[in-house]
Amino acid sequence: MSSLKVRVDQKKLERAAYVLKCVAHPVRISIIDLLEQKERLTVSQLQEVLQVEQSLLSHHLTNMRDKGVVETKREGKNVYYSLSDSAITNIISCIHACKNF
Amino acid sequence: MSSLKVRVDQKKLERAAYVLKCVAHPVRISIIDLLEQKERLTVSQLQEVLQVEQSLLSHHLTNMRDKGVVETKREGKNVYYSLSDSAITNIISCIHACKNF
DNA sequence: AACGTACATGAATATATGATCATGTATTTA
DNA sequence: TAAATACATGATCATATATTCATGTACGTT
Repeated sequence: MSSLKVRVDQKKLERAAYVLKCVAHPVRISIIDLLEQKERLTVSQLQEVLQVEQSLLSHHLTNMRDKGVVETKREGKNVYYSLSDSAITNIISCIHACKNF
Repeated sequence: MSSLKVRVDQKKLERAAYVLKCVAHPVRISIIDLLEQKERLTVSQLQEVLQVEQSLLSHHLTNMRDKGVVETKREGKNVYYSLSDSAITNIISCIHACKNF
């Protein structure tokens, strides 16, 4: 038999699945899309555009932060969110490119 | 306020989340990775490499098929699986590229 | 026609995730 | 210092997903 093997090691696989799972949600994709357009945004700004409940948005953001997708910085009353790794945004490009979507 | 908007329409967002959710699993990422290397593979071949229970693999494959990620073709006793959209494979490239993974 | 191989399906269960509500904390402003 | 603004957290509940086990179906072979 040919030497067919999974080219991604187990740890990387799990990490990838973990992060992708976090990307795989309409609201969170939207957040990524917005943060691609504007480097940093406050929760209020995101909320205004996305029109979702404050606590729900906060849960999503905490989730994304825990998984290393976004980073935060408090400035006064506001907390600014930004993408922590630009490669994540490539996934959005994939979404645009993939004709199945 | 600036005209910040989500650039992906709702339908596409949901479709994207739906498909990404399907990608976001170690076994399924592995399947995609294998099908990138070999255009078509039978369930048995996948099973041999992946070392997962037959029915579990079958459930995963059915899942992926339902979501349009893979396609199938029966040939005698065997069912061949292949990727239905090469853009999906870009996601794997992203995984490789993303230093966070 | 009976058997083996290859794969699919359905039920059951455990666990994860998403959404909502109520409440808590940090910071600025009156 | 009391109130307002901006955001986070925890509990709860509904739903989705992952896994296993038992069984079913399709095709080929004897």
